[in-house]
Amino acid sequence: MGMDGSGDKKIVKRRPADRVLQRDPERTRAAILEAATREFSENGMGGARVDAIAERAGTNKRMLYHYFGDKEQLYLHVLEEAYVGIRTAERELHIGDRSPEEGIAELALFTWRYFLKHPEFLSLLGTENLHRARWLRQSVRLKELHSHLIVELTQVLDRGKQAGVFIDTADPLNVYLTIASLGYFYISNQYTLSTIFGRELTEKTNLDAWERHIVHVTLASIKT
Amino acid sequence: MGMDGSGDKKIVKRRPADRVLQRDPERTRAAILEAATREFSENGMGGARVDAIAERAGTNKRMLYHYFGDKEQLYLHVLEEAYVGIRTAERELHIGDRSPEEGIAELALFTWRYFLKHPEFLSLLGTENLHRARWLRQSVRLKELHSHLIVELTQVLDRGKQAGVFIDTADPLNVYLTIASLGYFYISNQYTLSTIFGRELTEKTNLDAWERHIVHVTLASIKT
DNA sequence: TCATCAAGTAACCGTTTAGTTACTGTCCGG
DNA sequence: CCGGACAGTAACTAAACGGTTACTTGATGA
Repeated sequence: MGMDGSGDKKIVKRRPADRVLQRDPERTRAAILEAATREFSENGMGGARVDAIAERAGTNKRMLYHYFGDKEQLYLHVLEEAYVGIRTAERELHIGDRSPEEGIAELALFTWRYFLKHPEFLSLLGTENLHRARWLRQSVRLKELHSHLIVELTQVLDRGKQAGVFIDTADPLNVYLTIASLGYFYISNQYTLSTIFGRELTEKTNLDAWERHIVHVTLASIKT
Repeated sequence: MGMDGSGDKKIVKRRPADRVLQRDPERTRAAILEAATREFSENGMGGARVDAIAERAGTNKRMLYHYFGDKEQLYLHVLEEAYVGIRTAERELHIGDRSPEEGIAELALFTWRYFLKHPEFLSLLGTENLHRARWLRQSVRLKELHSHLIVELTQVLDRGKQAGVFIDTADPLNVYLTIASLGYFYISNQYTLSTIFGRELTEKTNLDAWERHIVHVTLASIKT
């Protein structure tokens, strides 16, 4: 795309820059990444505008292409950063420190509250799944990131099984999918749900009730 | 957008049409709607292309704008039709015909299998929620469509409470949200989930296990 | 049989879009 | 103190986009 290299371009006089030069590569890079996170999560891959990202970041397209290559690579960076965010916070939980039941409850609470606090993460997941994980599959950074969660969850479930409080068929991935399902759907689909059922799902009382519901349902599904 | 009406347009000779004229308004309309459903569910609102819809429908843009006004109205039509589809099928269930427990199990099974058979519906919901129900809120057709579900579900739960098999605090909307959450997340997020956890969620054994899990979890959450 | 009107076609238009180029300002090692 | 590397700017471009116009074709009923 762009020039074909043929001669006689118009030479145009440029006015001196209005804005003060930042000259702070780290800050500019971070600003672009944050602006891109907002733009992609609000508009999806097809709806996001490169110009809008540059403007939101207080810079211009040139810098965006300079630091991230193109729109798709920038999107992948945003997605990777979002996954790193939740998995890093998750690691600090140490769900094996208390009783198995408390550990599972803790993971459920954490996941729900993280989703509630970071709706842009859910939105990015939705966009990525719309495109059948096209970009995530290309990611080289995200192979070892998620195994920690499953390992730790397996340990907690095994301890619960040995103590006789969890059923033997309890599967770690299924437990996590249960927790994530109940949180994801409630938050990401709140707009259509509130519209068609006429109940404001984001009211504090409803949010608190659903939080208790998630913990209750998750434990009920694996308890003996 | 488009012309401003100023004079002297170029008059161009047109070749006779290559394709045989269909001259079947019903068929053309339906073809556009189906093509639009696929295009919007595969690419979202921002990623869908009007040209692509016309081509997929075997017609051209003129007809699309003739029947549906513009891209946004066409999208709303697609969304409304999708909602009518699931709610219509749901009505034929008659979940009150058997025991309360069987009724809830039946609704859970139906919802799961409908989601599995119509991933394009889930995709459209995702797109609509990305835009905070911007178009659904404008819909005049979809006010009374969903109340039937809640009414019937309330009756089944009440019968179960009187029979002493369901807890008194069981809430009809929460029961439906539980069922829908577990089905929606598993299917719509299958691509990222399979990628990061390395388990193929669409394998028959996994699908069957999750189906049983949904029924089990839903009943476990409301049984005394 | 022919006027009329809806169905259908393809070129066209103005705007937007991702991506590029030509150029300027600033810092820092030699 | 100077020259090259890099941060930063804004105008620019080809292509794609949603939407419109000018025109053709076919069916129908007076």
